[in-house]
Amino acid sequence: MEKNNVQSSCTVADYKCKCFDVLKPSEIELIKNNEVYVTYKRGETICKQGTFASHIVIMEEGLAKVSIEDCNKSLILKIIPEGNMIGLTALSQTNNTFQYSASAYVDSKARLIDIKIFKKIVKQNSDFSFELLNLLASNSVQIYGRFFCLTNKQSYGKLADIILCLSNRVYKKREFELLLSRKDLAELSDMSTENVIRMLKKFKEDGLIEMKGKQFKIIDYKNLVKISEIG
Amino acid sequence: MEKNNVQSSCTVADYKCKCFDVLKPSEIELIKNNEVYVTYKRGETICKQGTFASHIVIMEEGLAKVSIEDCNKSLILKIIPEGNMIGLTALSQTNNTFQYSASAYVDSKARLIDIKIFKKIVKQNSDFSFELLNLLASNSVQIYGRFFCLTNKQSYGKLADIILCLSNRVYKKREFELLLSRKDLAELSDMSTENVIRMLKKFKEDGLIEMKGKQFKIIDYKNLVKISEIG
DNA sequence: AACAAAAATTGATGTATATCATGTTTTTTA
DNA sequence: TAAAAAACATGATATACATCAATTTTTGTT
Repeated sequence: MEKNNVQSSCTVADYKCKCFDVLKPSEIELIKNNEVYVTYKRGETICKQGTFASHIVIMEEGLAKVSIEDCNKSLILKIIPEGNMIGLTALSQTNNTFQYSASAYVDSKARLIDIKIFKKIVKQNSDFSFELLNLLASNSVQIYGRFFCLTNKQSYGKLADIILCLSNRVYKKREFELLLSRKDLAELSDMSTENVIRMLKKFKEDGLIEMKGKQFKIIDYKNLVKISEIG
Repeated sequence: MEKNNVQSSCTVADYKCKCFDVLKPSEIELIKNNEVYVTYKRGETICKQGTFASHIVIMEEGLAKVSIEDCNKSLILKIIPEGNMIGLTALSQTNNTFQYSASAYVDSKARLIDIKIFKKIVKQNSDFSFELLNLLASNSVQIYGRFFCLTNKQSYGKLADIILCLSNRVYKKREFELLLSRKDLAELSDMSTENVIRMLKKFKEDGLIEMKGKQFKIIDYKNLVKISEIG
């Protein structure tokens, strides 16, 4: 029997949006006149939940995290790599505020497009809105997967997920310099920092990974995948 | 200070989609020729995760639940009341399969529209696709809220959420006949059936609710809301 | 280089909640 | 209407993790 659908708590968007390819020259021009480029330092806020969404954000360089907050608690929804967008949910007429916060994981650069112009083009260009529809659908599915994992898997599996995600999607290598702190990993896998440390130690003892300072290496990829799947 | 954003694990869609209002007569005609109406008994599968998505489902009567599965585990994503759609994520070109399963909570009736026709109209009518974009965005935000609650709140708060949700969104009364079993409630609030029973007992002892058989009554609405908020 | 601040680590303790076991009540079915 | 099955209920037990406290290491700053 074939595997039905393997879920992962990884949410680095993998969908390449082709929406800008379908724009007419006049629309490209219109956007050009209504956009700005901004740089962000690691940790800086890109958008803040609850504030008015005056623009759509497109990550040009770097990496951002998107999270929702309530009182002192927070939850990372997804990680935004280069080429992906933040703030599409604010397109909804009923909600002109950001539904989540975003901040830079590393020094980053973003392109901000005026939301009114963006909306205007969405309304007039059905190819454009179709592409966005696809993007939003693909995003949703990915977050469903993360949702499933964080509520069903236990620490060992959740952390394996994140390690694999970083290796496959972000660094695209089996060996890499891990720029994220233990606290970042904890936030990503929705567990305590202490627990992350204990689990990493266990992974190391079990010969799944190697760590020297910030240098990170996946030794037993297959078993890591297995752990991620079992949970 | 104002409350920023109160999250709820409730996911009965509250967004009324006006997408069918923006169709041209010819498009309405086209859909009419490519749709069927189907009835489902309580518990029956409406769509199955992993199978080819040949249609978009619109709930005409009744109530459905949408969940994702992996091995023996499952997670309810949202509840679909009358007038809402299932299967929009299958619009994505890269994914022609259902990303989740749906089944009827009560005897229900649905309208099935051929996905090719649906897609065709999305591509040609930007008002239509804009409305769908809004719908998908609104759906996402709602699921984010549920995601947040199920990962952050504890049993007491999660169950309060579901009770309030049922009262406000489904039955639209403070007193109602609860058609869902304890097991259903457990699934909805992502906890064990035994725990639901214990928590309901506690709610009753604390004078928050009253229960006689299937008859359910919210006594102390304010405090229930408070519990839901605190977690 | 010296210091402060932050991050990483380790062990001990506490707790929310799942799981198991068993019994009772309600519903369904034959 | 009796029998079977499902739902409901409750107490006992187990456990995965969070939380707390204390120590060491790394990083950043003057």
